[in-house]
Amino acid sequence: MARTTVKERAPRQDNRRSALLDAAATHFADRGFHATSTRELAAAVGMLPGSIYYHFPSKNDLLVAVYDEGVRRIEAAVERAVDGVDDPWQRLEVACTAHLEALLDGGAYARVVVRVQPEDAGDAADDLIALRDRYEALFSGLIAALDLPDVSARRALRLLLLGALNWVQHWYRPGRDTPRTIVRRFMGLLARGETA
Amino acid sequence: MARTTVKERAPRQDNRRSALLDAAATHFADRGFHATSTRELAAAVGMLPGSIYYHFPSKNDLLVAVYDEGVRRIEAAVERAVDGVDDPWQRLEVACTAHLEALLDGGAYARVVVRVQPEDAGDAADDLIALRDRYEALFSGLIAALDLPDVSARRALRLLLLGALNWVQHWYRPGRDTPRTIVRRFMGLLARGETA
DNA sequence: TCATTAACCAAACGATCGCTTGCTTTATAT
DNA sequence: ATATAAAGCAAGCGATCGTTTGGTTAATGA
Repeated sequence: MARTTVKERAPRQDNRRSALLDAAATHFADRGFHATSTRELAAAVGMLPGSIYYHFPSKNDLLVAVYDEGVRRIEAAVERAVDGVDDPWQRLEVACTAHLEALLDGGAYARVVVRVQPEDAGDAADDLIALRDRYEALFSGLIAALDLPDVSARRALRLLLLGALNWVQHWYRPGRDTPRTIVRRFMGLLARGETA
Repeated sequence: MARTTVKERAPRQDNRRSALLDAAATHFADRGFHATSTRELAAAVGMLPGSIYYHFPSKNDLLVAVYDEGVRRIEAAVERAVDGVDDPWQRLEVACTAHLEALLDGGAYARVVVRVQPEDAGDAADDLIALRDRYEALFSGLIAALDLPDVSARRALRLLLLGALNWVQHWYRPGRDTPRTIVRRFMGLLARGETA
């Protein structure tokens, strides 16, 4: 029964892994994964290109780390928003607002989740798909609580809403409509279950 | 009054410009603009990389040509679909179906319009934006015919629908729901004007 | 204090990128 | 039949790509 774990020291205070992650998030979100070079990222945090590989084994893995953090933040924002709200339609509306706020006013991490397509990650594409599915399951739960006629209506509502919300970043301009009013307008267009 | 036009010969029959355009459309649609190299395109049509530049001055211009053709095809499909239909909501529904069919079952040209972001084109980004706006204006016209309460409701409906439709390609699987039924389900979720 | 090691730097590797230049083939109009 | 130009080919340009390798520095735990 020999101990296989080696004694490891804690990360240092001047560790710039998180700064690198931030730079990757903003660049991937603003210009796309393939349009961002590792040298740009290194320059953004003031390190040399090769130094990235001390923190991440590849550019793909860096993307996965950013994507993971992005999903985590959206999930957290949505869960925090619905907490304490009872009415199912109200829960859905505040969830949509939180989703949209994370996408628009939130950091770059959330934007990466919507902008970067899983296949861009190459080998790690499945990881991104799994993360995205995990979040959409959270959304499915909120819709399952609604009294909709059948399962296909629930599915359609989920895809309609998520699609419309995720597309907002293509036309959103800060300072005009807020995420809150956008969601109110979208939800106002919906027939809330009283249709056949 | 000298004739400034030079006598030009017609294109040859073995011209492979259209084949090159097709290859660019499928590659840009399936793998993205930056993930596609000019060598891949050349290999797909059986020509050498440098030969591309006989037909197009740059990779960016090639994208603009594909994008332009994509917008043209979607516009044509939508205009053909609404032709002869009178009821405004019916016109909108068949337009959405045509839009979705062009995106999913249609060629790769239409998919490029939704997948590739204008900023990917570099200098020619404004060209792509102008093309996209032109199409959305067509859609705005269809929605203007509806009796919606105000201008913000019209705008919200346009953005909701186009967003949801354009997002479909992220989850669509051929052989399951058809574009027609997807649109019916989406439209079935909407309150058709009778709300405040 | 001092050995350890986290966190880089410095320099380059081969591969691939978009693109250019000069030459060749061949369909076409006359 | 022949001149002309369309539509490439052949070869390589300089730049940039993601990544590796070996050495350096300084924060940290004992």
